Amino acid sequence: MEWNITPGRPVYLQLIEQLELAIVTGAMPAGARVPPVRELAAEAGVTPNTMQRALQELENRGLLKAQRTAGRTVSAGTEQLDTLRRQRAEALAQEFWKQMQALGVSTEETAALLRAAAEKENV
Amino acid sequence: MEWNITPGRPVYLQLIEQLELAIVTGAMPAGARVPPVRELAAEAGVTPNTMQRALQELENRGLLKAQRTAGRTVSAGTEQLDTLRRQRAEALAQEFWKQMQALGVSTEETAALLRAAAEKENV
DNA sequence: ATTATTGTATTAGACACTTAATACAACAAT
DNA sequence: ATTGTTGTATTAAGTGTCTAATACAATAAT
Repeated sequence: MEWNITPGRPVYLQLIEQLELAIVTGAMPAGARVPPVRELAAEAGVTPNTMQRALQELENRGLLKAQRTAGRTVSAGTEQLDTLRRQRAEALAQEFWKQMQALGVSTEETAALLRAAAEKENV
Repeated sequence: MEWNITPGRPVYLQLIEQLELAIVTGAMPAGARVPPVRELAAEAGVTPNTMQRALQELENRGLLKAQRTAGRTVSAGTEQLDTLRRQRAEALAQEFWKQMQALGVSTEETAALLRAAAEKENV
């Protein structure tokens, strides 16, 4: 798994986001075993403590399940993950729209900017 | 000016964002005088120190200009503000598109979600 | 010239985040 | 039964953010 930790925001929050993304997109499918805390921490370049904090938060949200020496697994079902993915997409769209409104960008221009962003991706 | 400071992210960064938004959208037009640090701080419910930090950062970016007892003014020109507004909109679109891609949401569905967000705004 | 306003700087303390280093607890594997 | 793996907890220290209180510096207004 690839990690992208940037300064300026709490690391454990970034870990949570990226882990959740990996889960809802199927990179870590339902039922799959999650690598050990120490391994994930080494990968991400953080302390086991910090990674532990992120994992526990995801466990609180019902996405992961720790079983002592048997390691962690993705406890959420496929349906639940799909719902989460949808919710996340809706929230992103909502937020994006809100910000464009705040900037005073029209509906048409917003659409145009999105098309431009899509084109730009083809690099 | 209305402030919306939420915990979890550095306050001075939120101040910078909201001040910059007010500037590029014309709420604080080019050449306008900016209220004193102490006043802005009281409005936003933060310490003058924190507000000062945000204002100085905006000064570093060339948006504001401090003139001792004459107070601060918006030093950026209208054209510059327009450019900034455009850049910000483009960056937002780019980022939104990137995140939808990461979530595996199709182009059509992205458009649909955006329409839904636009409708929802009519409350 | 004096005064009030405004920007700026300094010091101290509280708090959250993060690292580092260990140690402990549970249990699968052998 | 022993061993190794894994999750969990603890303590200490460093760093950045934020508040609080205060003082200083420059200058517009009078």
